[in-house]
Amino acid sequence: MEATGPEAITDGRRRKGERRRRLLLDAVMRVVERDGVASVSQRRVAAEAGVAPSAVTYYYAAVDDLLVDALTRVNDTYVAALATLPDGADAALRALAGMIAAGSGPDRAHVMAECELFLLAARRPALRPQVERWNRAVDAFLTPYLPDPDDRAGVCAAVDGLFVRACVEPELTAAEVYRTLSRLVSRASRNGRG
Amino acid sequence: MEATGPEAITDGRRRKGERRRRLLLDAVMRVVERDGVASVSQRRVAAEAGVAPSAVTYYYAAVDDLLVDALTRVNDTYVAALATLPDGADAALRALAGMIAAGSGPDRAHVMAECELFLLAARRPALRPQVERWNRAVDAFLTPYLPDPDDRAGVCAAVDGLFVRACVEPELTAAEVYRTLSRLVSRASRNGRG
DNA sequence: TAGAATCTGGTGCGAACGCTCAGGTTTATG
DNA sequence: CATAAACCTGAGCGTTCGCACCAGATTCTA
Repeated sequence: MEATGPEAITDGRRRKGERRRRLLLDAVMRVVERDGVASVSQRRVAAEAGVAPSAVTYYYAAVDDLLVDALTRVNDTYVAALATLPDGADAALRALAGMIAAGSGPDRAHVMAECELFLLAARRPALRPQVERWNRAVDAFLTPYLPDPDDRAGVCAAVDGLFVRACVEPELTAAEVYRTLSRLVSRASRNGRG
Repeated sequence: MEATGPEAITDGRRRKGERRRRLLLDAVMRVVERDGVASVSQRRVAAEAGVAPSAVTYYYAAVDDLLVDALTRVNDTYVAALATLPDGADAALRALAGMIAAGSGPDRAHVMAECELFLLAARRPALRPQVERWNRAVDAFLTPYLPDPDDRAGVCAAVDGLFVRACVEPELTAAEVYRTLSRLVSRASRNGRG
């Protein structure tokens, strides 16, 4: 489930299977991006991946498992991206704003996938650890700038809210997101110091 | 679409239709609450409402229209609730926190419906005005306590984020939400004055 | 009371769905 | 080379779906 470590797979059979799995997950993402999680079906994914429908069933017993795996991967990328943001409050916030506002740009569909994942987690316990992982990542990201956990709670919530808003309002720009974020952070921290 | 005013309908035929429509929308909400928006279908709604499937088609040409109408009504209630929150920053925030944390209580499913329908707006332009209406309502609610629009932007985002979080984390309490919110508001406003 | 508008429920078509399964192919291993 | 593991697929079963169609009941208007 988590990002698979670099334990090189020597068995060619398993390696092929792993490649295939990735192929399917990519197809899932394309379907999610184009038509939403609701229209993810084994047949559609199979068609998107150029594979027989039964191949999907072979790797994932149920469509649910497919979704869980796909969204886990999305979360992996976001968590990883959070960890590699530049240092320094301003630069970091600017980069984060860029990530969020991607929901209004070419990667809009991808951000929407992340949002849908979150909501899906409300109904699928299997996804909750992923959400918690995301929350921890955001919290950790903010810690250097906001030492007080209660301050971070508010800003974390705002980050989530901005993600959703970026999906719904395509005209939201990175600059606006940045301004909102920096206000939130600088005020809280300034107050924390004072 | 908007909350229908009190223009008394004299025509008994139309009145009956209106009653019927409400019946269907209530059924939609129950289905959404129980199984999510994804499993809203005319047949299911019809069964839930104890009505022939064709009745759904009669009132709503497509299932989409049904969902749009349902979200609109949910949003109506939330916007109305926002407008009637008690006066005074503390009491108002406490009440708002209660609304949000309902996502962890008995009304969890209902709050989830609101969240899902909001995300739906990202794909369905017909729903965007509703989201904007919600945003305006939250903004207006905060205005007395946060005169600066930029401050409100962050808190608004946090409110949305908290809604989603309440859905995903059932153990979130109203007290926690209140603490987060009041921190956010008081700090921003304190800074605004200084 | 006649006629128009509105409402209702039953039936059915074509499509998509999840999932199963028997059997075929490739790859690693002893 | 034999054996087994992993991979892959086409066919198909049973279900659900949206939507369309329509005959008849109900209700208002004139």
